[in-house]
Amino acid sequence: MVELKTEPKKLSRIQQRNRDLITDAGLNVFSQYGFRGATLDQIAEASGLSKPNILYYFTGKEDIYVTLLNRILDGWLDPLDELDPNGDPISEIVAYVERKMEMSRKYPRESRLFANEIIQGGTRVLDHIEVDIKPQIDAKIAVIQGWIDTGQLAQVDARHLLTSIWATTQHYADFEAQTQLFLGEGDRVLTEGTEFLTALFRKALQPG
Amino acid sequence: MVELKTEPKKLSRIQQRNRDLITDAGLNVFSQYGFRGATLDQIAEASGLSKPNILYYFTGKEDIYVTLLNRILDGWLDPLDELDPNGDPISEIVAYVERKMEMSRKYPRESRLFANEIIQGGTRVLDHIEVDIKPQIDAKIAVIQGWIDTGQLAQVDARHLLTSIWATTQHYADFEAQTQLFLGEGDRVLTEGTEFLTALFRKALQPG
DNA sequence: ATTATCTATAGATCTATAGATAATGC
DNA sequence: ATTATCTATAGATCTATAGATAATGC
Repeated sequence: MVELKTEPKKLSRIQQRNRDLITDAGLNVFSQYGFRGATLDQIAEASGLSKPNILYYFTGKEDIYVTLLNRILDGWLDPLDELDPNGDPISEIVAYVERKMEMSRKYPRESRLFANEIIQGGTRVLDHIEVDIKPQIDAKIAVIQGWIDTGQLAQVDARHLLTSIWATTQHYADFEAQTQLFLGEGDRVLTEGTEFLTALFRKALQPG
Repeated sequence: MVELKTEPKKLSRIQQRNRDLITDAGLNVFSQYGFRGATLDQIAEASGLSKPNILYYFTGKEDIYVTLLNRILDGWLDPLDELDPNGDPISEIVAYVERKMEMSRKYPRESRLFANEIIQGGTRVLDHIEVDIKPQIDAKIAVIQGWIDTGQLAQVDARHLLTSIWATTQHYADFEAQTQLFLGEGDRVLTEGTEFLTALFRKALQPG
């Protein structure tokens, strides 16, 4: 009975707390300035820990960033996972839009960090996405394509459909500074946006 | 006969050429790294000019950035300006979507620089947008609202409609690294995307 | 004993300027 | 004469490390 995997190190309470302080501060700083524009000074300031102390918990700036990215990518799939191949196609897609909007409401910093990373070329995530995430997305696209082929959804391009759902839902988190100016502030905007988008896709996807 | 405005300085050919080299290099660098993450070294390298020489033409990093931002913001309204209140509502909106997609195809760097700026808070543009751009956009929203009120378009929220058009069309430029992975490469993606989006909005906006 | 934190600082990178030199336009 | 460019460098900021000290868990 050989234990092949390395034991996941148990973290003490103080270790866990400080790592949390650092990643939370990193989330604030990286989501606003991107990897290149963020500094350890800002993260130290935001976390309340000293710079050397931060480097006691993480090997460097990139370590914090990659830790955050991986955590965010894992959460990216969750709303899509729930897409039920046996459900009603239009209801399933509308429910997915609602879950994505809920993500924008709950996790705007995560969405912005990811957006920053992709806009800036995505070199640190594309491999991970291609290997671990794309296959699962492709499987879901096949499900949607099946619905289209059997006439349960309008004849649309399934990949561009998914792209447009990502674009519209994440926009409310990523471009908040802009939506605030044109749409106003607060949760109301997200609620209105959800209503608008669900009606839009519901109508556009009606077959026939 | 007093000349109140300051004469717009005529630039010599070499001045014009070097300013162009610098702003083009700045467009490459700022669109990839954002203001904070970009450096004069990178702009110098990309432009082929020395760092001190760049500071002979611009007062500093921010001067280059703001010059670019203002130029980009001016071009942002052009596609919306052409929206004709007397045209067929659905055709007008579809044609606007097509013009915005054309912008994403022709000017992806400009789109990404702007996206970077907004994601990072937009502090350098929000005032300009609010004062000079929002009024014109509000006027166009009134036009769209008129079409909705007279039953020529489906009962949708005009502001969220415009937001969703921005989100979807700009996404193809801003998130190119991601679309490349899921949709493939090249102009074909933009052509398919335009077909998808025009069909989507055409159907969703059909009244009744 | 081990874990956590601090002071001090090395070495690299960044924005910007000073001041000298070269190129260009009358 | 004026415009354009270069060398050299100041002064700030950045990532990261070394080595000492303080706090904590058995």
